[in-house]
Amino acid sequence: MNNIEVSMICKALGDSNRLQIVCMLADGEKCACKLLEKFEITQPTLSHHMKILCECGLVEARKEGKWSHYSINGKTLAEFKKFMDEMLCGDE
Amino acid sequence: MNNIEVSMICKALGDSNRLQIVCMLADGEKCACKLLEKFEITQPTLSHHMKILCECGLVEARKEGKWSHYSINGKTLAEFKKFMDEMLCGDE
DNA sequence: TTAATACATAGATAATTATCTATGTGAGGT
DNA sequence: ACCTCACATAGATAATTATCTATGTATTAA
Repeated sequence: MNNIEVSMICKALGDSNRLQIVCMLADGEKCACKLLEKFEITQPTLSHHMKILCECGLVEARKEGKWSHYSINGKTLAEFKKFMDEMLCGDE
Repeated sequence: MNNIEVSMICKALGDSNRLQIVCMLADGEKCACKLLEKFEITQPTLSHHMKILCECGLVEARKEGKWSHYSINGKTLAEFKKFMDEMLCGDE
């Protein structure tokens, strides 16, 4: 994972709504409508946030009938954490 | 460290120039003029980026004569990594 | 087939941000 | 005192982004 990919993930997490969404997904897969209940934003705005989270690779979407289920992409997450750890463990 | 503080740090790292700067600082304290050499940006732009990195708490500034030396704030970094780990270790 | 539900997309807009040029500030050197 | 160097601040601008309303698209139910 390179600098650009990592900064895209950071940018995605740099919105407190999206960070909160990722917190919720870390607990397990969630349906978009479930996520929407927890925020004071409109459905298109949530859809926009989910797109950004998916485009940076951190979140995956799964369609099932009318519903969209979102979950953390473990592979991307692992690479992201690895990058952060390798970059940031040399100080103190 | 709360959601807002974490998202501020992520936002700061969500610019690839700033992420690169933090990578460089992870290796040890650097002078602003040393950082500037590595980027194709003007001095005021670097100054702007450093301000954002300082304001989110991730970076500290130390003045010494004419020079400004920047370094990673280990305490903030540790809290940030702790938040990330606690949030994101429950999956996969 | 008609209607309703769940979600995405399009387009507009206001706010934020990244970058620049110009200028200010403070420390050292001559 | 003057100049230079290292950096910050001010102000402008173009690009990006967060959010909305309106509308489109599947899918399911009646």
